[in-house]
Amino acid sequence: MKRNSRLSSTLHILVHMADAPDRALTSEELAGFIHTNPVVVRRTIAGLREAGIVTSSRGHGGGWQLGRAPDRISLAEISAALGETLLPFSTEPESPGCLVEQAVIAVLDDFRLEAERLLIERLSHITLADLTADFRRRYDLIGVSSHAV
Amino acid sequence: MKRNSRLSSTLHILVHMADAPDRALTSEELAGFIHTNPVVVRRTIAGLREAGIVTSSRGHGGGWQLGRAPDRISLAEISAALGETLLPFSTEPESPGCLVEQAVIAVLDDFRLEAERLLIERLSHITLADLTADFRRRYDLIGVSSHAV
DNA sequence: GCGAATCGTAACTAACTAAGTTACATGAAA
DNA sequence: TTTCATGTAACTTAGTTAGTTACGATTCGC
Repeated sequence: MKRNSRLSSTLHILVHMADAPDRALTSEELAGFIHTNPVVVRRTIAGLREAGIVTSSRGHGGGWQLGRAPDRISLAEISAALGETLLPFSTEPESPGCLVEQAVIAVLDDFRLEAERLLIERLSHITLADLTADFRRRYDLIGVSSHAV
Repeated sequence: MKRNSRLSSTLHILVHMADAPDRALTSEELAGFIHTNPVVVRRTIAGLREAGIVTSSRGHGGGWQLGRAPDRISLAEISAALGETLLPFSTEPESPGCLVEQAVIAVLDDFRLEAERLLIERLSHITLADLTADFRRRYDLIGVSSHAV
């Protein structure tokens, strides 16, 4: 798994889970989809379990499943559950007392607040169901074109 | 300079430059403002010079000055000149041929395109002059309150 | 109950990124 | 010509995150 691809990798995993709703997928299987290690998968999606997006079960036949229907899981929730900010630029004071820095931070924090609101708003309108629908469309297209050849 | 604070540090530097329009500030001085090394400063704002946001002169009495009036320098330009994306999540394919991944990437890239457009639009309405105005307001407030004590 | 399968998690290692540093060539001014 | 400054390459250091190993806890099938 490359750097900064946790959101993309997690969505990849979740769509595979949505595509096999009748059984639990193991960390091993999920890791295969994104070419990484089962432990990395467990670590990455641990936060999704706490958010109710997925459930996990131990022991023989255990693994991971979606916690609710794909059309009730938004990318905004997934992103939040991953615990990463969309806008990672820092506004930590490094020169406390410098009025120039205070002005800069004030403006940047305002911008960040407004920007995050906008981004989350947009992500909340995209659901896992939209992703699976897009996947199935591609799948059907390939199927048709294979038949045509 | 902390990690992920290049935008904030650069703005800090630029406001100081706007506040001393009559003379060139050396990398050494600028480095002092953000508690780092002169070479780091030169490296960081090299891109701003190419964008015409600042000018640099060598030799005795040399240093850095704004390339044009603060009210004609927007945060959007500065951010772009720094060469960092505001939304650093990756959408590089890691499993070419996987239709699930293709669907995920397509949706994320759409989102990124729209999001970046929005962010840049907003940043283009904030200028260096706004930052210096905010700074001066704070400066005057402190002055008043010092007098009051 | 026993053994196999699976998650949960801690601890460690490896790889990567970005800042910090040193060094020196280039250029401009006194 | 000396001094002060940028430009830039090369290297070092620090911090972050993925990857790995190990092992305990839990669950199912037999």
